[in-house]
Amino acid sequence: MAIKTKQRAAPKPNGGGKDAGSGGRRRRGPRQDNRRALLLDAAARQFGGRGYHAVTMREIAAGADMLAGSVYYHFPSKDDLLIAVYEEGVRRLADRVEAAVAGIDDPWDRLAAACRAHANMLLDDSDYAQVILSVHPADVPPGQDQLIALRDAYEEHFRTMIEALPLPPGTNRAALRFTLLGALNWSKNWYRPGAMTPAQISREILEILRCRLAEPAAETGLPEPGG
Amino acid sequence: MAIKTKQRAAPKPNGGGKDAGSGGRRRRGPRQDNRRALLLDAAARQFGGRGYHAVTMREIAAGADMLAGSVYYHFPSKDDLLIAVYEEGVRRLADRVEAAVAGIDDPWDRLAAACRAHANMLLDDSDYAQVILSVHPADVPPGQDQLIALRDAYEEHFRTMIEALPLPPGTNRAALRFTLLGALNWSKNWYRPGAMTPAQISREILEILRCRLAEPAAETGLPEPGG
DNA sequence: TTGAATACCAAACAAGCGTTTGTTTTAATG
DNA sequence: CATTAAAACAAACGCTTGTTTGGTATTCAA
Repeated sequence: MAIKTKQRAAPKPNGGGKDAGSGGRRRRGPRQDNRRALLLDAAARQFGGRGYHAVTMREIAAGADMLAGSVYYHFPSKDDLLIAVYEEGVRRLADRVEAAVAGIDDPWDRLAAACRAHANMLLDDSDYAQVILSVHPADVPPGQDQLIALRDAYEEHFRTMIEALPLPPGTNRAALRFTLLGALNWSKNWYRPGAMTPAQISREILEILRCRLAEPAAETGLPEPGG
Repeated sequence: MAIKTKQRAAPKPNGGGKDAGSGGRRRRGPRQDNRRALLLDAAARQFGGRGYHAVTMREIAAGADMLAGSVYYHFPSKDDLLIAVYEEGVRRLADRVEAAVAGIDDPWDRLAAACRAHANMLLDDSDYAQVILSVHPADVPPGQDQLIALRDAYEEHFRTMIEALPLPPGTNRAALRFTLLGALNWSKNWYRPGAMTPAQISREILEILRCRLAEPAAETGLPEPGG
């Protein structure tokens, strides 16, 4: 860390409308060659792979072919940059999961599709997803509550899906949810690209949990409508 | 970080024997008021709670009522301090788990006892256990392989116990192990002291996994021979 | 009691940190 | 083309970092 002064709230060139508001000052939207997204990607890659405190602003900037100071045109601080990455990560996870379950009615098939999408994002595709898991919310004291709320909002999707499962009365659905998400998220610690695929991992885990709880009806064979 | 010079390999006052070896130099063992253990505890608390990079040598030293420079009498670098904490953490986890399963013969009861001991260490007792989970081995490049080997050695205990379970042929025991440990370890992310106890958490998780796999024989009621 | 090894302090060191500042380049607008 | 805001540079700022150094108590064996 460094200087404690926190005076100007950064340019914030991005902000919905492009009107000038009261005062008549001319405003212009972001340029076409805006590299904010590229910067966010670079930050996601570094944060996700090595954690918040291990990554420097200079490394992030270099990942987007910039200098450290230039980052502050887009984000007022390192904390805010992480929060932005985190928000984007939750958004992408949620979008992919929602897209994966769209059109599926059977509760177990819905959950299976969601788990596969989650595992795919986590293990293969996205640096953003890894940020959600490898960054401790306490790393950013001012934004701690915000990060926790974002993660909870995402997990709420799974709560809903597990709520919809036909289970024997008295089943501890909260424990089931924690077990499922814990097993999925922890797989990042032992996943190796050569061995099981993300789809196989999510299927195995769900298979282990499904057994005693499911109704005798539905079979496992759903037609794999994703990656 | 700072200076890259790595010349003297630190005093290392601790080292088994107290003989002088060849050369005739007089040696003495550690003093009675040696505070190395206290220092290790302080480091464990800080590393476990906030991660490696978020903790400074000055904070660790202050936790043991020392100054930063004094730490270097006991440990040659911050990296080595973490490795020492990690080793101690694995040792404590392994000891507690071995003590918990001692005298239990039934494979499922053994696993249940081990899980309860693991959860107790993780969620309540030990700062050392949290280090194993909250510190990314990649945080310490020179000691990365060592940390991974230590963690693997601990998980080997669970591999053995799961190997001994009477399960239907063809059961994916590796997936079962990963699911179990993942769910247990992830519980640190949602555990709140008011709600479920560590013992309840470990029992619920194991209960969910046990269902389809167990032989019809043994019941859940084991006499709770631990904490 | 002496003397050497242990254990720590106090103060500094250079490097790296997040951030700020003033200026320059670039793209879009009229 | 002239103007203006957007976007980035270049260079520093003050502070913190892990680590080093020389000195000083404290302990323990002889």
